[in-house]
This record gives sequence, structure tokens and C-alpha cells, in this order.
Amino acid sequence: MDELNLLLVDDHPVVRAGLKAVLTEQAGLRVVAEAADGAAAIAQLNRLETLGEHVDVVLMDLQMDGMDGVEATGRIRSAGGPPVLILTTYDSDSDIRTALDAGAAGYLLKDAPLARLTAAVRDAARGRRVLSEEVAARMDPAARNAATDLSPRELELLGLLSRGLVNRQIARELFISESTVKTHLIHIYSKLGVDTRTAAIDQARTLRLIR
Amino acid sequence: MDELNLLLVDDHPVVRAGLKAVLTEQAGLRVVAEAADGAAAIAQLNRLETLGEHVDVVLMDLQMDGMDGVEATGRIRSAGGPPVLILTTYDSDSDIRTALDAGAAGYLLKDAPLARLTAAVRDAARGRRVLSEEVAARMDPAARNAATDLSPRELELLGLLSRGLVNRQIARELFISESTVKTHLIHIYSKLGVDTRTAAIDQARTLRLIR
DNA sequence: GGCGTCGCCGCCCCTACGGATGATCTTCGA
DNA sequence: TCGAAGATCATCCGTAGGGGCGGCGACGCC
Repeated sequence: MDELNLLLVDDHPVVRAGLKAVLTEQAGLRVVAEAADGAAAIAQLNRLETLGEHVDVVLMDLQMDGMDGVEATGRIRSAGGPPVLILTTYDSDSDIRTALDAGAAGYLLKDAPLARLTAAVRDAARGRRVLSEEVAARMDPAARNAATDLSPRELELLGLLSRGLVNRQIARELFISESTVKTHLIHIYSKLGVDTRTAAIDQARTLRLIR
Repeated sequence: MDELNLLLVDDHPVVRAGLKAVLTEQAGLRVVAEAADGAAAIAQLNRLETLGEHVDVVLMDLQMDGMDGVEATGRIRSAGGPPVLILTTYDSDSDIRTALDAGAAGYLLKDAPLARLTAAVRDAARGRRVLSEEVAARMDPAARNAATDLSPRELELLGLLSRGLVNRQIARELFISESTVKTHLIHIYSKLGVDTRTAAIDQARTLRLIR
């Protein structure tokens, strides 16, 4: 099989058209369908299956109206669908983790060079995991900056923080005491080098720990 | 003159390629140069000028590494350059305002349909102001939701809030007393329907008052 | 001229928050 | 098996933040 069949999922018509133009000009890639959100992507996969069309790789954006990329990825994977390659603008730690946990075959940034993109598509089609350099470096435990290495629990707290919850609400949400919430916050502050919750949110955002 | 000459400015190669593919397929549009950030865009304009090449419209992303779109727009406009059409993913009030203040000829979202994009390019080339529907509605004073209509000063406070400053720092930054900061915050909270600073930041973000 | 909005300032009060410190339990790897 | 790291909880303390007042000058609009 020489030609790989792709499904593009992105809510920006311009980006879809661009990907299509770029990828079809590269030998061996064929865009067989497009979708503007996760639900449409799944519908397209079902439609193509009934037509006997094969899809080798799904190129999926994360941020979309309607069903987002993470959920769609999870559903496609659990249904035994084709490998899903995430192609997105953002590279927050939590995004990457949830996407990979959902079964994504890879995670690329939209500012990746075209050669890398096409190579990633081919790798994903062969069942290999592909991460862009920055993402791989981010996920490599050895290369992590110790100062910004928050525990999963602390990242969870950070998420609730950024949603504007007060300590009491965070405590209830996580079924822990308010004291524990405060302890976690102190740890987060010291790791991020700040001393207030709003500064922690800001810092976490610039470090791309959260979105 | 039938063919319009465009300069594309976007730090995503994929998006640039997509725009180029889409726009050149539309009759009358020609992409004469591309740039990955604001500084490169200005350099390209200078280069094209010495070559005697004319640029009718600059299509500019806002979020870029290096010189961002707002600053680049300001410089291009103040140098008597071609009209600049902003094409971006985000539509926060503050982004729109600063871009238009910097002299942008229009503001479009990347999820705009292609027909609208090409129409906007032609309008911009003719010196007309173009805003996407959502943006225009947002900027229309009559259509504003009174509950979320913050004064300019309050938006300014909100920006400092989101950067994690404490009241004392905000006061110093704005040369006002801490009491006044508190008063502004109270007003912001009541307009946003929240009662803590973090919740205000979150709400302002979801309402796209800030980024 | 009066009314509303905006920006500015002060007081009081109470709570939430942040800092310091110390402690228990689990898990995991050296 | 011992220690490090994570998650949990607690108490004490001081301050920053938020709520409720009231007030003042400037500006624009009817």
C-alpha cells in the first residue's frame, strides 16, 4: 500500500484546506474526508467504513466546538478505529497527558515544519508513537526542570484553582480537608516561585502547565 | 488591477501553506511573500518595495513568537504601508481593540468561511473596514450585554489581576490608592457575577474579556 | 440644571488566605 | 530495608482580600 488515507478533523476551514493542500502534494498521502468536530469525525469514520473506504490515520485538532479532540480520540480508539495523531496549537502539559492517555498515537504542534508532519503521519500509520521534539522533551522525566515539576495531585489542584474555586470548594471537590488544600497550595507556590493563588495561575499558564 | 498581491504573516507553516493554497485558487489573489513574525513581515515589505513589487493587503496573525501582530501592524501603518487584515484564532475584546487601535483594517477569525475571508481581503484592499460578524457584534455598543460591560479602567485592572498582582502592586502600578483598587474590584466582581479575584479572572477569560 | 457614569478615596469588619511547623501513612525505588 | 516523596491532617498567627457603608469631583447628556 503506497497511498495513506487521512481523515482531517479541525474546526477551522482554512487550516483544513491548508493541511489538505500540503499533504496531498506530498506523495503517498490522500485526504479522504474532513470533519469540523469530534462527533462529525466519528460519523465520517462510520460512513467510510460502510463504503469500504479505509482510513489509515486521523489528524485531529484538540480545541474544537462540540465534541473536543480528547473525547473523540478516546471514542475512536476504544472502537478500534485508526491511529489518531493530535495536531494542535497548544502544548500544555495537561493537554498532552490527557491526549496521550486517551490513546493518541502522537502529539504535534501546528508550527512544526511540514517535513516533520508528513513523517509523523507515516509513522503513526505504521503504529509508531510520534511526539514533536518539544513535547517529547517535556514528557521526558529526566529532562524535567525540578523547580516546575508538579505532582499529578498538584496539577489537579492547579486546575481547580484556575477555575476560581476557593479553598473550601477545592476541599469538597477533592474530598480532602481544607488544611490539605492549603498544604498543596504552599507546595505549588514554592515550586512555581510565587506566593499568591493568582500569581500561581499566571505562572502555570506561562509555563504551559495548564491552559 | 485584477490581481491583488498579498503578504501572509503567520508563525505556523501549515496555516501559511493553507492560506496560500486557498487564496491563490480564488481568482484575483496572489501571495507574493510570507513571513513567520512581525519583524520578518516588515523586512519582506521593505524588500518587496525595493524590487518594485506592490503589496495590496497584509494578512496578519496576532499571536506570534518575536514581534507580535499588534506591534507589526502599528509599524506598518505608521510607515504608510498597505492595509493590514488581522486573521486570528482568538477574539478577546482587548485583542480586538488593541489591533484596531493599532490601525488594522479588519479583524477576522480563523474559523471564518473561506468566502468571507476572500471578500474581506478584497474589501481591505479597497480601504474598507471589515469585521467578522461576531466581532462586529462584540464591538457594537448597543448590542453589548450590560452585565459584562466593563469600563476601560476596569478592564485595565482585570489585566493586572490576571498577571497575579496583589492589590498593593496594582495600586502602585496605576498610581491610585489601594482603596480605589478595592472599589474597582468590587465593581468588576458585581458585573461579572463573582466574588473572588480568581473567579473574576476565570469568568473574564470565558467571556473573552481578556486572554 | 439635574442625573448618571466614571474614577477616586476613606472607614469598619470579618473571613479567607498564606507562612511556619509538625505529624502520620503509603508507596516506591535504591 | 531504609529513606525519599507524596498525600493527608492539624494548630497558630498575621495579613490581604472582600463586603458594606459613605463621599467627592469631572464629564456628558437630556
